[in-house]
Amino acid sequence: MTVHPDMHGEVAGRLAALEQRYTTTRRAVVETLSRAGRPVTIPEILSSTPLLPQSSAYRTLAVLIEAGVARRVTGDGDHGRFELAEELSGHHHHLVCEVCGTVDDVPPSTRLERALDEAARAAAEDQGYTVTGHRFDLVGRCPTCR
Amino acid sequence: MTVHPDMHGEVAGRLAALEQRYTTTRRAVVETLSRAGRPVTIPEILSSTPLLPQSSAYRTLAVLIEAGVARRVTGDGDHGRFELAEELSGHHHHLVCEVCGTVDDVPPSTRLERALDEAARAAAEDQGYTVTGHRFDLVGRCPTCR
DNA sequence: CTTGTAATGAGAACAGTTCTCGGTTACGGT
DNA sequence: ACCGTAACCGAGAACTGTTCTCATTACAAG
Repeated sequence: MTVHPDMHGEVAGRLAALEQRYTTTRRAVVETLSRAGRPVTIPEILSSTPLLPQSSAYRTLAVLIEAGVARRVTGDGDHGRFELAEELSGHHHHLVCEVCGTVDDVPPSTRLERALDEAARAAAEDQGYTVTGHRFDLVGRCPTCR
Repeated sequence: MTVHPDMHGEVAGRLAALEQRYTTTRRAVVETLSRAGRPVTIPEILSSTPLLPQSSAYRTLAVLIEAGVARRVTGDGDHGRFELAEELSGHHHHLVCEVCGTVDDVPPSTRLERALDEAARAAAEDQGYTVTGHRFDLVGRCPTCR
């Protein structure tokens, strides 16, 4: 799932730009996000990162988000979900299971992207918005819940 | 914003199917959702529906969602947002302001819908999902926040 | 090694949402 | 119209995901 050739170096740089260190804890969280390859919740991060206190997980993610390393994904369930920024993981969309709430990544197609961009421009101009990005989620049932 | 010819009748029917009544309070909330024409938060619902207690607003929305009359929209801000089900309001997408969090409705184009459906099918089948719908949100800045 | 500053961990605090419960209202049968 | 039953409502307590506080620890620079 690693798209960026030197992920940790890039992360370190972005943190350094804010005068923040790339510590063991932060590296572990980035490692977890990278390995997951899909948006994960705090409980998931905690269970796959031993000895990580909950408060540190939240704080670390806040720092990573501020540094542009991670971002929060709006999900349906009780917990928020987090993933690496697209500069690190590559642009993609999400498959959301409407039963269990799990979210998987799915690569975009150029044809789809073109249609999305076009729609964005047209729709936005009508209502005076400046469009900076988009979210496209497919909703359905995952193999397990089907 | 009313797409369905007999909205209140339809709502009453869906509630009746669950042996629930279409009371004044519920009618008022449906009226508010319909008039808003965009996903609204609980505070917004309360301020445009005088004498509605907060607890009733939450409970009413839970009932309406269970009856398939309303649905919860995943937003970025602190508060959840609610809108009428698409069977009542028509299929549409959202313009999300990344500054103030406001969400506006935007009508879909047939060209875009076709591209989305096609992409949905292809992408989902790869991962064993059954796709039942999609969400397409445009993120940007509204006229006020720009 | 010393020192200053950032980072950490545990728990308190906070906010949105849900639940509880007594009282009220509305529908269905007689 | 009356009554009984069940749904509904309002106020506030309770719950839960997230954020904040602060004393302590670890790190980088000199």
